[in-house]
Amino acid sequence: MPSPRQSKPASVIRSTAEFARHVGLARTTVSRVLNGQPGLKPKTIERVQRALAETGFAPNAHAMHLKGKRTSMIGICMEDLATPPGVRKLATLQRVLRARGFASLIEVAPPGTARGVVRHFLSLRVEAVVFIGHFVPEEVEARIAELTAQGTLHLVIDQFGLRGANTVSLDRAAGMAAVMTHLLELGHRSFGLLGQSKAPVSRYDRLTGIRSALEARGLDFDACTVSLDHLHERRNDFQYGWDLAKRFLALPVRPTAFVGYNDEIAVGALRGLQAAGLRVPRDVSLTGFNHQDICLMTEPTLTTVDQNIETTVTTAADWMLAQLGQPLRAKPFVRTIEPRLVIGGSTGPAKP
Amino acid sequence: MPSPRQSKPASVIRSTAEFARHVGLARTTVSRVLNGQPGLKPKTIERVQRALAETGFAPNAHAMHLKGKRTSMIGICMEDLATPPGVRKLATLQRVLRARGFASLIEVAPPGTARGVVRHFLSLRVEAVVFIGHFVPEEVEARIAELTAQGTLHLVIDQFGLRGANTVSLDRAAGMAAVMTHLLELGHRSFGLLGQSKAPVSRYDRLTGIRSALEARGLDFDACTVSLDHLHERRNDFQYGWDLAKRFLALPVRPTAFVGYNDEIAVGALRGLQAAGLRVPRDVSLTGFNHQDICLMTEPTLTTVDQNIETTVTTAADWMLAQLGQPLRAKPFVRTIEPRLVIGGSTGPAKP
DNA sequence: CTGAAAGCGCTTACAG
DNA sequence: CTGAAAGCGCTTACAG
Repeated sequence: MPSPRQSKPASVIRSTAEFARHVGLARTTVSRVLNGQPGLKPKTIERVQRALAETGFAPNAHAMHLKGKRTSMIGICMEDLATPPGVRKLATLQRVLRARGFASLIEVAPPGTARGVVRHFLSLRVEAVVFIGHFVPEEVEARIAELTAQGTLHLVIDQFGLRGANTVSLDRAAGMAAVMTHLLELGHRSFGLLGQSKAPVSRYDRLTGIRSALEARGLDFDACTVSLDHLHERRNDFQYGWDLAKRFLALPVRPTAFVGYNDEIAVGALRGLQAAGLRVPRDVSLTGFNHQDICLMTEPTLTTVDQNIETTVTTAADWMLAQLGQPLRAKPFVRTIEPRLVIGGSTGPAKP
Repeated sequence: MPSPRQSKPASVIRSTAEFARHVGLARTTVSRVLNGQPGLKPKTIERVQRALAETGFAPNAHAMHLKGKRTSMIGICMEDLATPPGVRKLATLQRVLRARGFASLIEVAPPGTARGVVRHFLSLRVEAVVFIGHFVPEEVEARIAELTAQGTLHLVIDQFGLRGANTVSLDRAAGMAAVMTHLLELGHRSFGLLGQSKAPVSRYDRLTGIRSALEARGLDFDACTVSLDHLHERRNDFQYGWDLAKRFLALPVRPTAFVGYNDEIAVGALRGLQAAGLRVPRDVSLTGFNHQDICLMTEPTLTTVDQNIETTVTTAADWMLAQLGQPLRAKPFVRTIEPRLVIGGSTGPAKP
């Protein structure tokens, strides 16, 4: 008759000391096996491995790190988890890091909270901190200064123009220039800009690309474009696009093409235009930006710009992981990624 | 003339010992301030706080945890980061945990990798592990057994029916029953099921709800429903919905209502139906599930079911955080969340 | 292979 | 308030 005691689960092992006692080996030996050091009998290794599997013992990572072992953790500071392109970047980065043996510590930092997030990352001795999204510039710049002062590597994905920041960012100007060139080739000469009104802060901004594409053809920006952004507060992008489209329909002279800041605005505008009886692209053309899934769900499908997220993230990860263990560079690393125009059904020849 | 040395950044402080030396206090005193212990002069506290801000010193969390301080980390194991409802759950959970002082360690676990993920969480001594999404049942059950054996709390969000699992899950049966009742009240008696063919594994599955709503009216499930799921391999849900819709149009007798497994399938079907010249809801009605943003972007908007994600996640977080520090319960905690029918423009009276 | 020992950066009594 | 000391769970020489 088996003793009832034996059927109880083995009491949880919490340290290599207990574990070594359990296997009947010295702590030192166990540690060697765990760290894959040479000069051990195959039998010993197997014995430890089996006991490891049986007991489920997981050595305390905190103690390992205390003894100088790298944490293999990367802090990822997200603007939010609400925008699909941002989430896709996160998902891709997490996957790449995991494949290289790094864990992702993910925090979302609403304005004003980045300081606490970064402090937490620092206290956990992450090997680098990645920022994904668009933050208050002064706030990230201050965080980057702190990280650098502490000797911790950082990288910013997709916010261009931060002082002292290592940056991998989409060349949005090139994306918009491609959109504009496409529309210009279709004969369009008057453009309704949807949600593009913010002054460009860098040469990689959307507006810079719109301007340069027009100027390359000798066209005047102010004469060719109309923006009604000021008439509506920017809310949910979809509704915003819808409202803007309606406003444009009330104008005496209507642009032949509408250039959306992103896909949501474009889809909203599409719905607004169609609800008013306009046919896209026969009556007007329309473009988005980001190449999200929703671009395929509309009728017609949306002409848009793909961010090449895979390239962005692998470029970022490759550089970052190569930097680990090396001293911080004085000169920021800055790389821009080329976008790709995706032509859908929403753009066609300008109506004469 | 200031010495050039002075303008250099202060060398990085890496321990409370160095920091205490820097401030001119004992290590013990610094530790007391850092931990907010009583019996300290206000002046001392201020002195430490200021030096903390100036130097940017962040005490080593690993050492703190080694000394028994809780890690305040929760491991979150995601099925993927590709489905919007899953990401929304993650975002909500992360926000709630953060507000309560917990950090989120997020990992994505494709099939076959959950073991490594959980081991990593265990080695970092997380206080609990949350699974979000749908996993291979045997795999999660094994992980849950391991966690329980190690005395670590777990919680599964949205996968019902796992043995021994603490679970907070949407009552999808109730959601589908609400959809069906809505359609039945509109006079529909024949239903095309889109992507619903998997046998129900629990009484909270969609199919269970469809069946029960029909039976409550004395209608026979097999006589009232048609499924063509077997004709297409399930790929991208959008295209799948489109393909299924096309297949239904080839039938001699067409259902008057289509019930989608999720919003993507429904939107795809909507586009497929409309492309074939059908009007929704005049000719046919159509419903989705999940109440994602895309439901508002179609014409007409989609009737769908809201998951009440906020309720799900706060229920989960509240229970979980209340359990911390208490011994693991033998009896699993199981809670279902009631969904909410959202009536859009895609459902209307059955065509006689 | 074993065992005793030192030390990583903290916290926490304990005696001044 | 200070200072010396022990100990958390590891790793790593070092001497057997």
